[in-house]
Amino acid sequence: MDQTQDKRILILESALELIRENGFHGTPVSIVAKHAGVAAGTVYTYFKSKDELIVALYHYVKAGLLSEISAKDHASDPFQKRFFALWNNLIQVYLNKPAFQKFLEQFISSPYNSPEVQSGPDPWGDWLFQFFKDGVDSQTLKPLSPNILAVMVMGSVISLVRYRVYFKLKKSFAEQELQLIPQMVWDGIKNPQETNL
Amino acid sequence: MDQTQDKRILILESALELIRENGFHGTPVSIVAKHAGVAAGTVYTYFKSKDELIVALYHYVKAGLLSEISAKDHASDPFQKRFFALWNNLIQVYLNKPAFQKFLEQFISSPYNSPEVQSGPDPWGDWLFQFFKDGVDSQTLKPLSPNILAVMVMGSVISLVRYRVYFKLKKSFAEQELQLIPQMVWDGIKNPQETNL
DNA sequence: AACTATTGATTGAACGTTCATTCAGTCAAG
DNA sequence: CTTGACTGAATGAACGTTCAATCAATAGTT
Repeated sequence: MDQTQDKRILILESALELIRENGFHGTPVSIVAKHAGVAAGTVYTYFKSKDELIVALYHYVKAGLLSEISAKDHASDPFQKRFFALWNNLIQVYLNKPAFQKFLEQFISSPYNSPEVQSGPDPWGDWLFQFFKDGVDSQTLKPLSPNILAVMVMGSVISLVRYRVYFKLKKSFAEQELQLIPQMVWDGIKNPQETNL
Repeated sequence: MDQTQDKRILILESALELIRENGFHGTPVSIVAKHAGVAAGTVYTYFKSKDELIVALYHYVKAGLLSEISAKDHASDPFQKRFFALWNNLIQVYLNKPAFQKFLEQFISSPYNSPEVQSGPDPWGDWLFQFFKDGVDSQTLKPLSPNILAVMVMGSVISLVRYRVYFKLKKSFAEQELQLIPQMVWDGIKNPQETNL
């Protein structure tokens, strides 16, 4: 709404950027504040503590992910098309906003990801569940729990992105070969009944 | 060798355990020392700094992973058998030693994982590469870069373990359904020429 | 219009704590 | 006696958080 909300977002974005580069430990509140153009004390008008800022950031990032991805999904398309679109959109989002991916990775495996956080609402997880449920219900995917399918697919996406982001330096392979990965994943999860469509 | 080496290992194991629970930020050197039964200063006889201790721990964990996994692999078995054995062994190791997985996740996405660390030697990565190269060479797997296949497979393993470790609380599915995941992965990477063996 | 009062956000210096690291002194083995 | 590991109190820097003081905007009064 007003500038008050702007400032909150400004602080979140600054924290996101700085944590991506320097980790939780390496980003003091004072620097986040300076980067956002406010005084250190101001951060505490919007967040009760550094911990709470970081948890808020987690929800902020997940909400961003959901809005970016769901906006580009067309539920009326055939599921196979939706799947490849989802894959490409995920790769795009993660590569365009490396901070999203780096922050999420850091957060998920950190002590900030407490049981309370984990058991809170998770619109992004719910959306993913529904997505794969659509695939199962339409008999395009193997008749498995949508959770399992989501695990499979997200695991491959994250792992691929991680590989490109962290290990780019070392081993490299042709960009075009990367295009084959979603096809492999698809081969793994598609319903064999429907193979010769 | 002597007690000197024992003490080094003791410090590494203590750090591993504590970092798993409390993260890098939450594990002061003094506590690591106490947990290992030595004085704070002693840590600095074995490691130049906390940073160096953490990097050493990274190599220690990867070496442990390599030795556990490679010992249980039989290069003379048919590749499909080797694949499912690898899968199960990875799951077992990660579930038996959650500290391995949690530490690796934290480390990889942290600023400790500097370019220097990334460009150093990586026996575990090399072993994985060779493993999948065997599959490609024997025409059991699709004719792709072993790196890509490794990414696919490790991504699914890590994602599955992460799911079980972090999200156990929330959504759960039948244990037996989990057994279907390696089959899906296998369906994705196997060479279709060989389908009807 | 001019002026004052009130409210609530904002500032940043100061506080107290925590922590990595050091080092002078102790100890044990050869 | 010598050597080198070991100890743990001491050091100093860094950081999260607080709060008295300032500022800006709006409302109220004449």
